[in-house]
Amino acid sequence: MPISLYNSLSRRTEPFTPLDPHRVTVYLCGPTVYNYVHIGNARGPAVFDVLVRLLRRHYPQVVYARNITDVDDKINAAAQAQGVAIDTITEKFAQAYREDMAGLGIAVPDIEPHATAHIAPIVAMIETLIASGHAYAAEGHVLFDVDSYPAYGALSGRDTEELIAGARVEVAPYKKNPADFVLWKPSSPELPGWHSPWGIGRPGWHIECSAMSAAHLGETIDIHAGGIDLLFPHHENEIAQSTCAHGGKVFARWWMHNGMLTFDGRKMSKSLGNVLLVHELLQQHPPEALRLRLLSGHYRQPLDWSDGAIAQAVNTLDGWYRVLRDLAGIELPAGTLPVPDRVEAALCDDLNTPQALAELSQLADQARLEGNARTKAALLGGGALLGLLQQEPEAWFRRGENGVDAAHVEDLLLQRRSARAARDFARADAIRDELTALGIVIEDGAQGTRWSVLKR
RNA sequence: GGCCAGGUGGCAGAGUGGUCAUGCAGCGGCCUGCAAAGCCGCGUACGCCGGUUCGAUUCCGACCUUGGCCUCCA
Repeated sequence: MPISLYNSLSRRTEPFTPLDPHRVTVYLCGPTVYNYVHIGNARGPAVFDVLVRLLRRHYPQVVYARNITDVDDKINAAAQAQGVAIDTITEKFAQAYREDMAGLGIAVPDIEPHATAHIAPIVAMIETLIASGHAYAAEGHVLFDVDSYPAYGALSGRDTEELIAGARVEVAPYKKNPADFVLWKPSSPELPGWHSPWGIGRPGWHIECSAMSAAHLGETIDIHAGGIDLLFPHHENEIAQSTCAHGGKVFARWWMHNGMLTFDGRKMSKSLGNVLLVHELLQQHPPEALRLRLLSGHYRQPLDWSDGAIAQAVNTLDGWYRVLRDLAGIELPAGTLPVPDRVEAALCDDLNTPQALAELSQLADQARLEGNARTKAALLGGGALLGLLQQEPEAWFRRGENGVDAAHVEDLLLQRRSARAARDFARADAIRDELTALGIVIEDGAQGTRWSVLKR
């Protein structure tokens, strides 16, 4: 089944064809590790996780890189504010990031390059740019010469004239063109710095991604992804640097951008202060419901975050897991689960996860109705491609049963069973009330009474 | 000011020139000792105004409106 993906560069959906079908390359701009990430930061990793899962079904090898930016002025500021070493900050939050992503069911990327481990290739790339007339050194800085690259602005659809007119930044006096951006900047002794032909300094943000991408994936990659807010200037600058450093070779063949996650109708961002940390949300809600919510809108659309939306996701998962719980006794043949065509077709159509989820609902209906191995496998297989429905149904229904004494619950249920058998319904209902007070929901079924922990 | 996306039923959220999205919630019925779950049924949604068309939520234009980028940002 062919995959079509929207390409921000051409502004249209195009059939996806990798440069080398034996090695598909994907790069996602990762976090700058100076704090816990918020749920908006997780949207890209979540949707492109599904993309990578899809690609792996189609191609024998997919190399997926998601970087860690561990040199940055915000990191320096955080370290200084807390009076600790830079490494303390970056290691702590890089690890927190990995845990948060794992909590959301996001698979570990093949490569997780760190910027500080790539200073040599960064310096080499800058030297190449200077040698070829695309960059210049000035007052300890090295700047990219935007005028040397006529195609600058092609991705974001703006020209340098407008940029200057609309610029809200003070223009450094050493810049030839106000739109020129920093490749290398000088470091004072208290800041992290590396020796370079331009003195002790550190790399600018944009060049890191260009260098790491080339180091691990090659000069031309298939897909470069990130949030729409990175389209300009970050991705525009990456294109300029990489293309000029690589003799005009195409840098990324597909550019994919996820829409922003909003909260109270505004983009969730640290500067606005309207953030919800993944770290905390994972404690407050079933992680799978967070993932479902992140996938419930098309990746290019804005997605609003709210408690109500999480509650809906929890209810939806309740329904799906209920079906799987009813089918717990049905054995599936060993081996990988089949992926239903309709789910795959939805994802092949520019990663239409809402459509895929609609299909999953249909599959759940079928499984509930037919209750056989085929329909159960289809539901689980479709879920697997989306990274959903992979836990035991009982685990879902008894999540967070902290404080719940399972033996006590079973004992009460036994008593209630006796009461019902004796048609003492008042007693039976009293026991049910007692269980409700404990946060236990029960259901009488053909095979006996089931219990679940009330959703937290 | 420039560039770019949106505005779909109570909520979430796809999609399409003319038959159905889907889910959550709600309502009615069946079932159940009662619940819950399940099953059956229900709701004349496509910002506004024009235009094209036999027919537009879907195409075109204007307008209103929300948001993103132009500065760090997923």
